[in-house]
Amino acid sequence: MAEPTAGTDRSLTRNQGEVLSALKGADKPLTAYDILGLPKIRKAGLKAPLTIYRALDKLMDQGLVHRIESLNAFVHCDHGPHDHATGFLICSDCGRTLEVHLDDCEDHLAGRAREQGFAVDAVKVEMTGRCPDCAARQAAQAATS
Amino acid sequence: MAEPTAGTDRSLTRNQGEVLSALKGADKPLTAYDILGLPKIRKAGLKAPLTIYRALDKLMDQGLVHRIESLNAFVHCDHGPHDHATGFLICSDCGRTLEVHLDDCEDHLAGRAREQGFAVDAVKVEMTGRCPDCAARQAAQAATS
DNA sequence: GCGGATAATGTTATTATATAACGTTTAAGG
DNA sequence: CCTTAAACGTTATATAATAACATTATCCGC
Ligand SMILES: [Zn+2]
Ligand SMILES: [Zn+2]
Ligand SMILES: [Zn+2]
Ligand SMILES: [Zn+2]
Repeated sequence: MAEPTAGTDRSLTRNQGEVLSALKGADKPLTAYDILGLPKIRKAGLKAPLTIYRALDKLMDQGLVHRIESLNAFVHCDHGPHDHATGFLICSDCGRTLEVHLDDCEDHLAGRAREQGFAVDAVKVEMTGRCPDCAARQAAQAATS
Repeated sequence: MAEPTAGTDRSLTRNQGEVLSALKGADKPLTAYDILGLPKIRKAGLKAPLTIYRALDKLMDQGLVHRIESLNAFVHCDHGPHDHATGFLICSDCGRTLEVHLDDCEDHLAGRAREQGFAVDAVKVEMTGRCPDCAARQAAQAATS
Protein backbone atom coordinates (compact mmCIF):
# COMPACT_ATOMS: atom_id res chain seq x y z
CA MET A 1 0.00 0.00 0.00
CA ALA A 2 1.12 3.54 -0.70
CA GLU A 3 0.99 4.31 3.01
CA PRO A 4 -0.93 7.53 2.66
CA THR A 5 -0.34 10.37 5.07
CA ALA A 6 -3.22 11.35 7.29
CA GLY A 7 -6.11 12.85 5.42
CA THR A 8 -5.12 11.58 1.99
CA ASP A 9 -7.98 10.34 -0.12
CA ARG A 10 -7.00 6.75 -0.46
CA SER A 11 -9.66 5.17 -2.64
CA LEU A 12 -12.65 4.03 -0.68
CA THR A 13 -13.90 0.50 -0.40
CA ARG A 14 -17.41 -0.34 -1.45
CA ASN A 15 -18.82 -0.22 2.08
CA GLN A 16 -17.07 3.02 2.85
CA GLY A 17 -18.36 4.54 -0.37
CA GLU A 18 -21.91 3.51 0.39
CA VAL A 19 -21.81 4.99 3.86
CA LEU A 20 -20.17 8.22 2.74
CA SER A 21 -22.72 8.55 -0.02
CA ALA A 22 -25.52 8.09 2.48
CA LEU A 23 -24.16 10.88 4.65
CA LYS A 24 -23.69 13.16 1.65
CA GLY A 25 -27.31 12.58 0.71
CA ALA A 26 -28.63 13.48 4.15
CA ASP A 27 -29.38 17.04 5.20
CA LYS A 28 -28.43 16.40 8.78
CA PRO A 29 -26.32 14.06 10.88
CA LEU A 30 -27.27 10.40 10.87
CA THR A 31 -26.71 7.82 13.55
CA ALA A 32 -25.13 4.53 12.61
CA TYR A 33 -28.55 2.92 12.89
CA ASP A 34 -30.14 5.65 10.77
CA ILE A 35 -27.66 4.74 8.06
CA LEU A 36 -28.29 1.05 8.56
CA GLY A 37 -31.98 1.62 8.03
CA LEU A 38 -31.67 3.40 4.69
CA PRO A 39 -33.13 1.41 1.78
CA LYS A 40 -30.09 2.16 -0.39
CA ILE A 41 -27.84 0.78 2.28
CA ARG A 42 -29.89 -2.37 2.77
CA LYS A 43 -30.01 -2.92 -0.96
CA ALA A 44 -26.26 -2.57 -1.13
CA GLY A 45 -26.04 -5.53 1.24
CA LEU A 46 -24.93 -3.72 4.38
CA LYS A 47 -26.99 -5.19 7.15
CA ALA A 48 -25.04 -5.30 10.42
CA PRO A 49 -24.27 -2.39 12.74
CA LEU A 50 -20.62 -3.34 12.79
CA THR A 51 -20.41 -2.94 9.03
CA ILE A 52 -21.55 0.64 9.38
CA TYR A 53 -19.30 1.41 12.32
CA ARG A 54 -16.24 0.02 10.57
CA ALA A 55 -16.87 2.14 7.51
CA LEU A 56 -17.46 5.21 9.66
CA ASP A 57 -14.20 4.64 11.52
CA LYS A 58 -12.22 4.60 8.31
CA LEU A 59 -14.02 7.61 6.94
CA MET A 60 -13.26 9.52 10.11
CA ASP A 61 -9.61 8.49 9.90
CA GLN A 62 -9.51 10.13 6.51
CA GLY A 63 -11.28 13.24 7.69
CA LEU A 64 -14.23 12.72 5.37
CA VAL A 65 -16.71 12.31 8.18
CA HIS A 66 -17.07 13.84 11.62
CA ARG A 67 -18.78 12.52 14.68
CA ILE A 68 -21.14 14.79 16.61
CA GLU A 69 -20.69 13.65 20.18
CA SER A 70 -23.79 15.20 21.62
CA LEU A 71 -25.97 13.49 19.00
CA ASN A 72 -24.14 10.18 18.65
CA ALA A 73 -24.36 10.93 14.97
CA PHE A 74 -22.14 11.35 11.96
CA VAL A 75 -21.96 13.97 9.27
CA HIS A 76 -20.14 14.36 5.99
CA CYS A 77 -17.35 16.93 6.10
CA ASP A 78 -18.21 19.71 3.69
CA HIS A 79 -14.91 21.49 4.11
CA GLY A 80 -11.84 20.49 2.24
CA PRO A 81 -9.31 18.49 4.22
CA HIS A 82 -8.59 20.63 7.26
CA ASP A 83 -5.68 20.53 9.61
CA HIS A 84 -7.04 22.81 12.28
CA ALA A 85 -10.09 21.79 14.26
CA THR A 86 -13.63 22.67 13.41
CA GLY A 87 -16.72 23.16 15.50
CA PHE A 88 -20.35 22.38 14.93
CA LEU A 89 -23.45 24.47 15.24
CA ILE A 90 -26.37 22.20 16.04
CA CYS A 91 -29.95 23.35 15.60
CA SER A 92 -32.00 21.98 18.45
CA ASP A 93 -35.13 22.57 16.41
CA CYS A 94 -34.54 20.96 13.01
CA GLY A 95 -31.45 18.92 13.87
CA ARG A 96 -29.34 20.29 11.05
CA THR A 97 -25.73 21.20 11.69
CA LEU A 98 -23.22 23.63 10.29
CA GLU A 99 -19.49 23.09 10.39
CA VAL A 100 -17.37 26.12 11.20
CA HIS A 101 -13.63 26.63 11.23
CA LEU A 102 -12.08 27.41 14.58
CA ASP A 103 -8.78 28.87 13.35
CA ASP A 104 -7.23 31.03 16.02
CA CYS A 105 -9.93 30.09 18.49
CA GLU A 106 -8.44 26.63 18.59
CA ASP A 107 -5.10 28.13 19.56
CA HIS A 108 -6.84 30.13 22.22
CA LEU A 109 -8.44 27.00 23.67
CA ALA A 110 -5.28 24.94 23.44
CA GLY A 111 -3.41 27.77 25.14
CA ARG A 112 -5.86 27.68 28.01
CA ALA A 113 -5.10 23.98 28.29
CA ARG A 114 -1.36 24.45 28.16
CA GLU A 115 -1.60 26.83 31.11
CA GLN A 116 -2.72 23.78 33.06
CA GLY A 117 0.16 21.65 31.82
CA PHE A 118 -2.16 19.77 29.54
CA ALA A 119 -0.95 18.55 26.12
CA VAL A 120 -3.89 18.75 23.74
CA ASP A 121 -4.35 16.28 20.91
CA ALA A 122 -7.84 17.11 19.74
CA VAL A 123 -10.38 19.86 20.27
CA LYS A 124 -14.11 19.31 19.95
CA VAL A 125 -16.57 22.18 19.98
CA GLU A 126 -20.31 21.77 19.73
CA MET A 127 -22.72 24.66 20.01
CA THR A 128 -26.46 24.18 20.36
CA GLY A 129 -28.98 26.77 19.31
CA ARG A 130 -31.25 27.69 16.42
CA CYS A 131 -30.29 27.87 12.80
CA PRO A 132 -31.23 30.93 10.72
CA ASP A 133 -34.28 29.19 9.21
CA CYS A 134 -35.68 28.01 12.52
CA ALA A 135 -34.95 31.30 14.24
CA ALA A 136 -36.85 33.12 11.49
CA ARG A 137 -39.77 30.72 11.68
CA GLN A 138 -39.96 31.19 15.45
CA ALA A 139 -39.89 34.95 15.08
CA ALA A 140 -42.70 34.79 12.52
CA GLN A 141 -44.84 32.64 14.81
CA ALA A 142 -44.24 34.97 17.73
CA ALA A 143 -45.39 37.92 15.64
CA THR A 144 -48.59 36.11 14.62
CA SER A 145 -49.71 35.26 18.14
CA MET B 1 -41.42 26.18 46.57
CA ALA B 2 -39.13 29.22 46.63
CA GLU B 3 -38.84 29.04 42.83
CA PRO B 4 -35.07 29.18 42.75
CA THR B 5 -33.35 30.90 39.85
CA ALA B 6 -31.17 28.70 37.70
CA GLY B 7 -28.16 27.42 39.54
CA THR B 8 -29.47 28.03 43.02
CA ASP B 9 -28.80 25.28 45.50
CA ARG B 10 -32.30 24.16 46.16
CA SER B 11 -31.97 21.41 48.75
CA LEU B 12 -31.28 18.07 47.22
CA THR B 13 -33.41 15.00 47.55
CA ARG B 14 -31.95 11.86 49.00
CA ASN B 15 -31.26 10.25 45.64
CA GLN B 16 -29.75 13.39 44.24
CA GLY B 17 -27.53 13.72 47.30
CA GLU B 18 -26.32 10.16 46.99
CA VAL B 19 -25.43 10.56 43.33
CA LEU B 20 -23.72 13.90 43.83
CA SER B 21 -21.75 12.47 46.70
CA ALA B 22 -20.65 9.58 44.53
CA LEU B 23 -19.37 11.94 41.87
CA LYS B 24 -17.60 14.08 44.45
CA GLY B 25 -15.87 10.99 45.75
CA ALA B 26 -14.59 9.92 42.33
CA ASP B 27 -11.38 11.19 40.83
CA LYS B 28 -12.72 11.03 37.31
CA PRO B 29 -16.01 11.08 35.42
CA LEU B 30 -18.39 8.20 36.06
CA THR B 31 -21.01 6.78 33.75
CA ALA B 32 -24.52 6.31 35.06
CA TYR B 33 -23.81 2.59 35.29
CA ASP B 34 -20.52 3.20 37.08
CA ILE B 35 -22.52 5.07 39.69
CA LEU B 36 -25.15 2.38 39.80
CA GLY B 37 -22.46 -0.19 40.54
CA LEU B 38 -20.98 1.58 43.54
CA PRO B 39 -21.51 -0.28 46.83
CA LYS B 40 -22.52 2.91 48.60
CA ILE B 41 -25.18 3.54 45.99
CA ARG B 42 -26.53 0.01 46.15
CA LYS B 43 -26.62 0.14 49.92
CA ALA B 44 -28.54 3.39 49.73
CA GLY B 45 -31.20 1.49 47.82
CA LEU B 46 -30.65 2.97 44.36
CA LYS B 47 -30.84 0.06 42.01
CA ALA B 48 -32.31 1.07 38.67
CA PRO B 49 -30.61 3.03 35.88
CA LEU B 50 -33.52 5.42 35.70
CA THR B 51 -33.06 6.35 39.31
CA ILE B 52 -29.53 7.45 38.52
CA TYR B 53 -30.45 9.27 35.34
CA ARG B 54 -33.22 11.17 37.04
CA ALA B 55 -30.92 12.36 39.78
CA LEU B 56 -28.26 13.32 37.23
CA ASP B 57 -30.76 15.35 35.23
CA LYS B 58 -31.73 17.39 38.23
CA LEU B 59 -28.14 17.87 39.29
CA MET B 60 -27.28 19.10 35.80
CA ASP B 61 -30.25 21.47 35.87
CA GLN B 62 -28.75 23.00 38.97
CA GLY B 63 -25.28 23.20 37.47
CA LEU B 64 -23.80 20.88 40.07
CA VAL B 65 -22.86 18.22 37.57
CA HIS B 66 -21.66 18.29 33.98
CA ARG B 67 -21.96 15.69 31.29
CA ILE B 68 -18.89 14.82 29.25
CA GLU B 69 -20.33 13.99 25.86
CA SER B 70 -17.34 12.17 24.47
CA LEU B 71 -17.27 9.82 27.47
CA ASN B 72 -20.98 9.45 28.15
CA ALA B 73 -19.97 10.23 31.69
CA PHE B 74 -20.72 12.71 34.42
CA VAL B 75 -18.53 14.78 36.68
CA HIS B 76 -19.04 16.97 39.70
CA CYS B 77 -18.60 20.66 38.99
CA ASP B 78 -15.72 21.92 41.04
CA HIS B 79 -16.24 25.53 40.11
CA GLY B 80 -18.70 27.74 41.84
CA PRO B 81 -21.93 28.31 39.96
CA HIS B 82 -20.85 29.68 36.61
CA ASP B 83 -22.81 31.62 34.05
CA HIS B 84 -20.34 31.46 31.22
CA ALA B 85 -19.51 28.13 29.64
CA THR B 86 -16.69 25.86 30.66
CA GLY B 87 -14.64 23.34 28.77
CA PHE B 88 -13.11 20.05 29.74
CA LEU B 89 -9.62 18.70 29.36
CA ILE B 90 -9.81 14.93 29.12
CA CYS B 91 -6.74 12.77 29.68
CA SER B 92 -6.87 9.89 27.22
CA ASP B 93 -4.38 8.02 29.41
CA CYS B 94 -5.77 8.08 32.95
CA GLY B 95 -9.29 9.28 32.15
CA ARG B 96 -9.23 12.18 34.57
CA THR B 97 -10.66 15.51 33.54
CA LEU B 98 -10.07 19.14 34.33
CA GLU B 99 -12.70 21.83 34.03
CA VAL B 100 -11.56 25.17 32.63
CA HIS B 101 -13.35 28.46 32.23
CA LEU B 102 -13.86 29.68 28.70
CA ASP B 103 -14.59 33.33 29.43
CA ASP B 104 -13.87 35.41 26.37
CA CYS B 105 -13.27 32.36 24.26
CA GLU B 106 -16.94 31.60 24.54
CA ASP B 107 -17.73 35.00 23.10
CA HIS B 108 -15.31 34.33 20.33
CA LEU B 109 -17.03 31.05 19.50
CA ALA B 110 -20.52 32.47 19.79
CA GLY B 111 -19.45 35.31 17.54
CA ARG B 112 -18.32 32.84 14.94
CA ALA B 113 -21.77 31.31 15.15
CA ARG B 114 -23.56 34.62 14.90
CA GLU B 115 -21.72 35.32 11.65
CA GLN B 116 -23.69 32.39 10.29
CA GLY B 117 -26.99 33.66 11.60
CA PHE B 118 -26.97 31.07 14.33
CA ALA B 119 -28.38 31.88 17.78
CA VAL B 120 -26.33 29.97 20.33
CA ASP B 121 -27.83 28.59 23.53
CA ALA B 122 -25.02 26.44 24.83
CA VAL B 123 -21.36 25.87 24.09
CA LYS B 124 -19.61 22.58 24.76
CA VAL B 125 -15.85 22.23 24.48
CA GLU B 126 -13.97 19.01 25.10
CA MET B 127 -10.24 18.68 24.58
CA THR B 128 -8.48 15.34 24.58
CA GLY B 129 -4.82 14.94 25.44
CA ARG B 130 -2.55 14.06 28.31
CA CYS B 131 -2.68 15.49 31.78
CA PRO B 132 0.50 16.78 33.44
CA ASP B 133 0.99 13.56 35.43
CA CYS B 134 0.61 11.26 32.47
CA ALA B 135 2.70 13.47 30.20
CA ALA B 136 5.51 13.40 32.79
CA ARG B 137 5.25 9.63 33.18
CA GLN B 138 5.44 9.18 29.44
CA ALA B 139 8.47 11.44 29.21
CA ALA B 140 10.19 9.45 31.96
CA GLN B 141 9.52 6.17 30.21
CA ALA B 142 10.80 7.53 26.93
CA ALA B 143 14.04 8.58 28.65
CA THR B 144 14.48 5.10 30.16
CA SER B 145 14.14 3.19 26.93
C1' DG C 1 1.33 -16.53 -10.98
C1' DC C 2 2.60 -18.01 -6.05
C1' DG C 3 2.81 -17.21 -1.12
C1' DG C 4 2.58 -14.53 2.79
C1' DA C 5 1.08 -10.43 4.90
C1' DT C 6 -2.40 -6.91 5.79
C1' DA C 7 -6.81 -4.90 5.48
C1' DA C 8 -11.58 -5.43 4.88
C1' DT C 9 -15.73 -8.03 5.45
C1' DG C 10 -19.46 -11.31 7.23
C1' DT C 11 -21.92 -13.19 11.07
C1' DT C 12 -23.54 -13.87 15.60
C1' DA C 13 -23.76 -12.61 20.10
C1' DT C 14 -23.17 -9.45 23.69
C1' DT C 15 -22.29 -5.21 26.22
C1' DA C 16 -23.17 -0.42 27.16
C1' DT C 17 -26.11 3.60 27.34
C1' DA C 18 -30.64 5.66 27.80
C1' DT C 19 -35.71 6.10 27.86
C1' DA C 20 -40.90 4.69 27.90
C1' DA C 21 -44.86 3.63 30.49
C1' DC C 22 -47.39 3.48 34.48
C1' DG C 23 -48.46 3.26 39.10
C1' DT C 24 -47.19 4.90 43.94
C1' DT C 25 -45.25 7.91 47.35
C1' DT C 26 -43.78 12.24 49.10
C1' DA C 27 -43.79 17.07 49.97
C1' DA C 28 -45.68 21.76 49.50
C1' DG C 29 -49.49 25.06 49.80
C1' DG C 30 -54.12 26.69 50.49
C1' DC D 1 -57.78 17.94 54.84
C1' DC D 2 -57.40 18.20 49.93
C1' DT D 3 -55.19 19.22 45.73
C1' DT D 4 -51.32 19.30 42.98
C1' DA D 5 -46.74 18.65 41.40
C1' DA D 6 -42.49 16.53 42.01
C1' DA D 7 -39.96 12.65 42.98
C1' DC D 8 -39.67 7.79 43.14
C1' DG D 9 -40.12 2.50 42.12
C1' DT D 10 -40.52 -1.08 38.84
C1' DT D 11 -40.49 -3.38 34.57
C1' DA D 12 -39.71 -3.48 30.00
C1' DT D 13 -37.66 -1.66 26.01
C1' DA D 14 -35.08 1.25 22.85
C1' DT D 15 -30.74 2.85 21.15
C1' DA D 16 -25.66 2.77 20.56
C1' DA D 17 -21.40 0.25 20.26
C1' DT D 18 -18.20 -3.63 20.56
C1' DA D 19 -16.34 -8.65 21.09
C1' DA D 20 -15.01 -12.78 18.95
C1' DC D 21 -13.90 -15.42 15.21
C1' DA D 22 -14.10 -17.12 10.60
C1' DT D 23 -13.69 -15.65 5.73
C1' DT D 24 -12.46 -13.02 1.74
C1' DA D 25 -10.08 -9.38 -0.78
C1' DT D 26 -5.92 -6.78 -1.82
C1' DC D 27 -1.17 -5.69 -2.03
C1' DC D 28 3.60 -6.81 -2.72
C1' DG D 29 7.89 -9.09 -3.24
C1' DC D 30 9.41 -12.88 -5.54
ZN1 LIG E 1 -14.68 18.94 8.42
ZN1 LIG F 1 -33.05 24.60 12.41
ZN1 LIG G 1 -18.71 23.61 36.20
ZN1 LIG H 1 -3.65 11.45 32.87
